[in-house]
Amino acid sequence: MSPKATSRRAADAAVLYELESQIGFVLRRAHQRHVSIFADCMAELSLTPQQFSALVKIQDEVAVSQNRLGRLTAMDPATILGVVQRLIQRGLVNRSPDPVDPRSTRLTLTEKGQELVASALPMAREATDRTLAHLSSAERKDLQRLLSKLATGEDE
Amino acid sequence: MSPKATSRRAADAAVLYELESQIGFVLRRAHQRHVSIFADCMAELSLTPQQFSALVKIQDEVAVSQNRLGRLTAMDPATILGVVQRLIQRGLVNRSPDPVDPRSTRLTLTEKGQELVASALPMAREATDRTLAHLSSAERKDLQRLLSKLATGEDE
DNA sequence: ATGCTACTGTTCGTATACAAATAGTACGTC
DNA sequence: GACGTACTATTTGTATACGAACAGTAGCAT
Repeated sequence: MSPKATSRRAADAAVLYELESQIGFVLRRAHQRHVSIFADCMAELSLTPQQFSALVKIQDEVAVSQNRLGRLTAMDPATILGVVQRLIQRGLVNRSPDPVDPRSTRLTLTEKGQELVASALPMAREATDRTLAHLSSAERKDLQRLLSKLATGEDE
Repeated sequence: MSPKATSRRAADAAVLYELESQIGFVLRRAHQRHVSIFADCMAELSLTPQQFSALVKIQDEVAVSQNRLGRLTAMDPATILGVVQRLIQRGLVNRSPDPVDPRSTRLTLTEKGQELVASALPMAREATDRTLAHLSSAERKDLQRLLSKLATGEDE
């Protein structure tokens, strides 16, 4: 049986469209695999990539509003809301009213949150390493650059 | 203010961890942007990338079981279930019992489904094009190759 | 025939992701 | 000082994504 026979069939009439080579499909699968690896590396602490991102950014900023945290971590207001709620519920994040703007909330890390971020950092690095395991140093730089261009929609 | 002053702050004690340069973060943002573009291109037909993928694969295979469709489109059984249910509800997909294996279901495209795939194809191509707009032909090939390696976790 | 293993689809619970709409408040202009 | 615009967080609804557990059945070994 020729490869042609297996790859065509009923699609003969239609224009050829190979799902596996579409950028969206490969992007989704690559992301899925990374999330799976991340969950594996972070199993002990049970943090999702989004939760970890939020914790890291709160640490960087010391104190942030919820919406700003969402912008820093690429999550819309409705999404970051849920993420933050779960972090507060686990006692990792503290929420207090903003002293100047009553609309805004002030998010900070609890002591437990700071400790957890510290112990999570090496695990996050391991997730990155395992995701990129089969890529050379040059390939990693290329991928980083190309994905950044894709993500921003700009030229660099 | 030096760039150092803005990039450190309270993270002084901790090891430096730049979220924006982590592969998982960039991967997520790139995927988000593509999904957004796809939704934009497909607004008229209101198909998600996953729904479109499923339709294309059913067309390729003429008839598939639900779980196999999930494997072809990189969705686990619980996820593909919901996707297929919505496609059936919209009258795009037909479900019939498998003649040989009573556990299995036979999914096929309805006439409406076939027509919709045909008109959706150019829109999906446009989504791909717009996502990759800022990349040269060589860069697109590189990205495709690198993402494929990431997705499979293998060397090519 | 019996039994073991693997696979079918399904359900439940949790966690993103985002559009759309909401109430409340800041901030600028006039 | 009123006012429109923009921003704060929140709610609702829909759609993935997936671990875990489930009943039912196929297929194979004995």
